[in-house]
Amino acid sequence: MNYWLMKTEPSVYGIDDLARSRKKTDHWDGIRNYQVRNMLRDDMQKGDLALFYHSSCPEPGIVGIVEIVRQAYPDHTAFDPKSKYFDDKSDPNNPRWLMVDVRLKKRFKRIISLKAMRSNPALTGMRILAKGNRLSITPVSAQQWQSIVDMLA
DNA sequence: GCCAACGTTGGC
DNA sequence: GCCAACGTTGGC
Repeated sequence: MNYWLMKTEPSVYGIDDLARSRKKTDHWDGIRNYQVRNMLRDDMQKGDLALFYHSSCPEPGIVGIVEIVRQAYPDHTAFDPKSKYFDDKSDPNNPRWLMVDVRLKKRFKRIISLKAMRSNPALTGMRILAKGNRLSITPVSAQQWQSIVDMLA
């Protein structure tokens, strides 16, 4: 059982969208980075938990918790020429890109802002806080996870 | 809108 | 395989 942090732009797809979807479950498409794909494929398991992070918005930060409810499977948007995630080099017989399904578990009453995270010494070393980090999904240690949960209190 | 940082591409 | 050029990300 692993912990993760998953980034998304709320103007594209935010926690409100997930909350509105059927059974509060949706697929996480559009991953087009090999490092992230490999983590998804090799390390992410059904039952894992992830922090839901809003980026590129007025107040970046963690807004909730999701559970991985389906392991990695082909990202169909790569095969759709009308999708902005279309990739003509992804062969349906040997898909290049993968996605998982997530279910909303908890929606925080207030955001744990990026600012608050930076000012918490227990979170030093979190990948999301590292300079130049560009991965949309990053691993979170059990200790970091607990520190985040503690910040809710 | 700026810009630092990093990934990807493609010529050689 | 190197590396310059380009594209993207994301906080500010």
